[in-house]
Amino acid sequence: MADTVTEAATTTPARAKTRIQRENETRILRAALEVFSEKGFHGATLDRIAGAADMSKPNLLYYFKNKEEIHIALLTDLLDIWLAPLREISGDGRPADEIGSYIRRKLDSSRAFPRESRLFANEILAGAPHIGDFLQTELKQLVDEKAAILQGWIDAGQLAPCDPRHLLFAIWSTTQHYADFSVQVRHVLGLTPGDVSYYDEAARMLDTLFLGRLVAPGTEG
Amino acid sequence: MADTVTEAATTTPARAKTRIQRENETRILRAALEVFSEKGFHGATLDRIAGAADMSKPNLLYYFKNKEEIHIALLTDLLDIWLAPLREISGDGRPADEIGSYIRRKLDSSRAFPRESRLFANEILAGAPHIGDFLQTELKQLVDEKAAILQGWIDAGQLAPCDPRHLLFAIWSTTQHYADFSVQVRHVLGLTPGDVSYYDEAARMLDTLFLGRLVAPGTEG
DNA sequence: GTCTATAATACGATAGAC
DNA sequence: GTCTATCGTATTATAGAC
Repeated sequence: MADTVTEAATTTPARAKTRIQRENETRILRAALEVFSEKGFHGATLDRIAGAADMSKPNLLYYFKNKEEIHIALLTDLLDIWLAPLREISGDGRPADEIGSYIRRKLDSSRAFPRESRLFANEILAGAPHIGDFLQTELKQLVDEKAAILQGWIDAGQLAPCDPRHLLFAIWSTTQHYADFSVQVRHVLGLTPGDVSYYDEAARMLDTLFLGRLVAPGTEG
Repeated sequence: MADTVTEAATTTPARAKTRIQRENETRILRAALEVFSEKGFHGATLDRIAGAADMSKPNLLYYFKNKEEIHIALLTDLLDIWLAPLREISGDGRPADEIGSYIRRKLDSSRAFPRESRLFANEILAGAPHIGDFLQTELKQLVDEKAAILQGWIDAGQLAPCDPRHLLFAIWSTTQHYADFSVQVRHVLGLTPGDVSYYDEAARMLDTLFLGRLVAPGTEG
């Protein structure tokens, strides 16, 4: 609550980091991501993070001044991962190609970075105390920009009339669901804990939904 | 972790409750829902819940023996709300009607019970420690049952070929997104904190996506 | 940079008067 | 049933030796 990611980024001292510093910070962040994404900010303890990083708690606090700073560092890294797929949408391509590849990128991102996705979900659910500014400025701006591209396709009759920002919401929610709600997905499908074999079928589903047509014509009533 | 909602339900003593008992339990549960859904299980404190219930902490613990019991009570109530829209899907109706009204019910549920939705999301994100059994048994069974109905429509050529369970995932994620990620939705749309005026546009988007066709024919590449 | 020891506090839960 | 007082513990963070 005290800091936001954008403020924190400018607080970093300008001193160059040694190899061992970078290695230890990486170890800490990797461990912290594991714990935060599984337990949430308040459910995570420094003890557990230190244990996962194979490091003493005071030593961990030598690298990050407190728990919140670790959390903010993770969120900062996260935002790039989160934005990357969206940035790539281009107005030069055809709607089906651009939307299809965006969905693929987002789904790949869920598969590759499920912990990051859950960390993000936890942060939003908590009211976005650290990334509220980011959402209102950087993300909003990028969404407006990409929504304009989608709107262009709508105006050209290539896309069904809709609020393009809500189309983005639909893509975000369906793709992130497979990372954030993976436990539910697995339980419902009857899969074992580590199994992520559902992603192929997920990709087919989303292709049908966003690029094809779900309900056959003539049966809509 | 210690108990699950199904076990807890059978632990309740058979003594009849007085009016003041029911009132106080209701006050506590209402306050706890507010706090748990906003802060998560570990972020919520008994102090805060007691404060929100306008009650002393020991008095609160007179009605619920510990923090976890309050949480489990909330989850138990929640599951009925969560399942109700799904139960109503009938094989007698037409695909577009049944799917369309299911989406409407789920979206209405997000609008009417955003705190319950966030409580559920928090629980799943945390690995479903209390409702894992429910997901694997009761929910899975209901999903299998409704998926069979959808599969029937697919076999009849009324619905595009897909794994019907993933179709349900898509409906869950898109509709729940408007409750669970409401902060992000509002920030991106430039709305003020309490504003939920986006639900009408959301309904139109989901109708287009699930019942219509997003990408115009002839432009898919 | 890393450790042991410990301070400081927040929090869940209980004791016991009324 | 409700309260004040408080216990016990978990947890964040620091002090200070090495």
